[in-house]
Amino acid sequence: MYSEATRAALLDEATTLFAERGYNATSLEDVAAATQVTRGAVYHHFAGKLALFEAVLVEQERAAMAAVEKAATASDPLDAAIQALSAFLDKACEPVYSKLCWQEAPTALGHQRWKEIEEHYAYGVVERFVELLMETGHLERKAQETTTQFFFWMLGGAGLALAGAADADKRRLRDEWFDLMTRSLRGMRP
Amino acid sequence: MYSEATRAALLDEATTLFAERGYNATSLEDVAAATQVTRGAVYHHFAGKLALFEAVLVEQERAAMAAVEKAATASDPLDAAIQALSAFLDKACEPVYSKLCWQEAPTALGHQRWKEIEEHYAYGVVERFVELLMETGHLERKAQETTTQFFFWMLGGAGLALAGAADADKRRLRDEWFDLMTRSLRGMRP
DNA sequence: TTGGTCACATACGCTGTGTATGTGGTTAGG
DNA sequence: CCTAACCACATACACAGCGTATGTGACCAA
Repeated sequence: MYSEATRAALLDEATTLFAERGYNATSLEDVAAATQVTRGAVYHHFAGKLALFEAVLVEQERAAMAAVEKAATASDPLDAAIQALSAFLDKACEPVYSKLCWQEAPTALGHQRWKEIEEHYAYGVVERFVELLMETGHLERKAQETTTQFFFWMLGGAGLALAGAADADKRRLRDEWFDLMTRSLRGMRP
Repeated sequence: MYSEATRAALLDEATTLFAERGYNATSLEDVAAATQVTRGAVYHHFAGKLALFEAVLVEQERAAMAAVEKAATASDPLDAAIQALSAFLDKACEPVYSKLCWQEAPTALGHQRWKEIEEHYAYGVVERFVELLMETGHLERKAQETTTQFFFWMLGGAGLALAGAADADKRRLRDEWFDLMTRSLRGMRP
């Protein structure tokens, strides 16, 4: 069964190329060549360039959110949220993840489709935490949707900032973002 | 002197089309046809598709930031910042501005070039306000760069949220974002 | 009146996507 | 064990859209 291996190899090479050169600057020919197959193989496994990118993206999101959920072990919702935040910032320090999910994804898919996918992953996770924090009185119970968008978007800003930063700065920037977000959270207590 | 008029008409039609259909879905043929000229005219006035979009974008940014600066009349830095914020949110309620500057621009130009342009406009304005607020003790004086990015990004989130919202919800969402941002600012006092 | 320039139009080549069809190897059925 | 079907991929072609090179009429300028 060569099929699965080829598909996995295509996904892998596509992940690297999309992250390195960006979506537009990467042709399916490039991906095929890197995998040592032809474009025919790509179209056999994926409906098109967009579908290939979506597959790459979904895998990144899935892995990242799994890491986040795994980290949030505390029983206190606020502690759990902070653990999750911390885990996310760690993830965001990996340039491939940040670049693909926060830079390339909106570019490639258009904002509409991008947000649809996010609903199932990052955005959905933020949504659950915000809800929990409101229920337990750590956040004022109002404008829930907007509050979720607010924090979701902050995470994206942090992700992008970390994605673009030099390795030497990452630790410091990570901590600065962490501090800003927790402070901002504090400003929103009832 | 037809030249200036043609250029202005091209810019105008391009603004509409890029905002309505997005950058990728708008061909230069579309823009030329809408202006009732040929693609030749487009290439006479602009170096290419990207240059045309940049011209459209810069005009939007210029107008928006002019409106923001004009609104910030208070002598107290915090009051002025809040006036500026309020003016920005008003601007963001205009779908053409929000869509072009916050959705299409990163898509079209790539993140790198987009941020370069923003430095001169929105980001630059936020930077000055943050600096002022830190100098006058309204914001804790640390992580200035990250704090700027934080607020800049927050404004982007608000812009996008408002860009995508139904007209009926805009007023409410505008106020919710305003509230969240001022609260978040409060959490960052020394 | 003629040479030059400006403001476009026309024509062509190239890249990249998607699709339709071809092909070798493997497997299932008689 | 032979053949027919199918799977996994390759090849070939059509077409859109960008950019560029060249053509053209109008309008001066000497």
